[in-house]
Amino acid sequence: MTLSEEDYIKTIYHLGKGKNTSVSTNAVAEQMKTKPSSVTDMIKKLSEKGLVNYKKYQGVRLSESGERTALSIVRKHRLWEVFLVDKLDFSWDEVHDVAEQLEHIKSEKLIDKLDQLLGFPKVDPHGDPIPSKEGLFNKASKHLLNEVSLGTSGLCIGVKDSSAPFLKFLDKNRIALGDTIKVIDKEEFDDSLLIEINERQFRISQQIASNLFIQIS
Amino acid sequence: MTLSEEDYIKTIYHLGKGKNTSVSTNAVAEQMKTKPSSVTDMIKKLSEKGLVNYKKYQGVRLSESGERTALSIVRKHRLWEVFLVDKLDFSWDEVHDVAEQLEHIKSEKLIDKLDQLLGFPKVDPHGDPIPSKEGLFNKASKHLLNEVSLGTSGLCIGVKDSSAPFLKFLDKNRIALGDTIKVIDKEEFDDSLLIEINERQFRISQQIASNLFIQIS
DNA sequence: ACTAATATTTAGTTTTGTCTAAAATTTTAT
DNA sequence: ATAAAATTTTAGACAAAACTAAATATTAGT
Repeated sequence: MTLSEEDYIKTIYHLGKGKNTSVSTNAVAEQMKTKPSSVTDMIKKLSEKGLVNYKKYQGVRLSESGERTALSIVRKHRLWEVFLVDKLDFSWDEVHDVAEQLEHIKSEKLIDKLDQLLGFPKVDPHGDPIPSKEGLFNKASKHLLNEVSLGTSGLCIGVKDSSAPFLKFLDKNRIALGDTIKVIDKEEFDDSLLIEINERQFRISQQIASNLFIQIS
Repeated sequence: MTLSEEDYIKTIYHLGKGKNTSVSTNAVAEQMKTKPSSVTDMIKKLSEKGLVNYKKYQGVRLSESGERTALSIVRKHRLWEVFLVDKLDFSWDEVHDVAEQLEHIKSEKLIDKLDQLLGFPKVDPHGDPIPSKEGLFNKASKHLLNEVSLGTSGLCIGVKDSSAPFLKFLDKNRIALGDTIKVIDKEEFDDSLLIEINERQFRISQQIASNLFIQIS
């Protein structure tokens, strides 16, 4: 597998994940900041190698073996992210670019030993689950705060909107990464939430809640 | 810098190191398992970028800036080797191929933090010195046992000949990596050495001595 | 159902790094 | 000193992965 092939496989995986439809050429091109014609070329190649299923004008979908490949790349990416944060004191928002490079290193032993060094983590610093060697997830543990049920509590592990105004809001309201957040009440009328953080209870709008990720333990 | 350019720079560095002559096209080609014509092509490119000095038919030599580049790659390679051995329990002879990949990762912060995690090591697992961020070495501390002066003692850190018979010999004579070796006496007649390891003294031939590396502290 | 808009593919180039074969230069041996 | 051998460079071609422009297929709007 070349570097470029791996990047395509990963992109197709992320775009197709969850949904049960195939991924469009244009979507891949946009995501990878390349041209649709380049995508078509590469998809043909991946198709010949049996990594994707492809019919002209119908989009692509990962094959069994493509899926395995994708999961192995995701596993490497996320383990490296944990390494960067836990061992090298990177902050959770600095890790992506470096992990993007490290995920292409080829050595099974390296990944196994890294996994061990890190204590076999189940999620990465953004709360996304780390696939096992065999390609299995602990069921997804990362949720938007507005989507969890009443009474749920979990660790605040990330934001969807990382714009300055939103981060400033969080700061002002003393909501930080790593805090434990509990959903005390939901208001039907405006979908606002009553939450508890560090013994403090207060209300946040649906808009805020829909931009906060929590990891349910 | 592309991956390939980095590989050429590193090869030219290693072939030219020590000697004060320029490196031949053929030598680079052989080392890199490629053809001389490919080497010529790449050298031209590196020359245009100012990384090497090159005159047709006269071989190459790293420029000031090429040397800096090479040292930065060597630094990364050797730091990663220390990481693999110290943190991931690789053995000293398993690290090379993986480090060869890791040395191309681009992130200054990553290398600085890695250096810190490892406690700012001065030598890699083979006893080769690690250049500082500024490209300076602690003067070479790796020597062949037959080349050190009487009374010198140091850590056994590697072998030149790693063939099975030689390793078996070391095993039989209870010489292992990490042992402290002291040169007690030199015999003029056959250049054999009287050495001391763990309170034991015995004599080894010049041939054995010239295949053992020690690191002088 | 038909046309307009959008999405996708094809055909033909480009760039990077490699190769082979042939030409040019340098070195070695007599 | 000169011919033979070895080394190095040039010229031309190729594969991978990208691009542009043109052609083709699909989808959407009326």
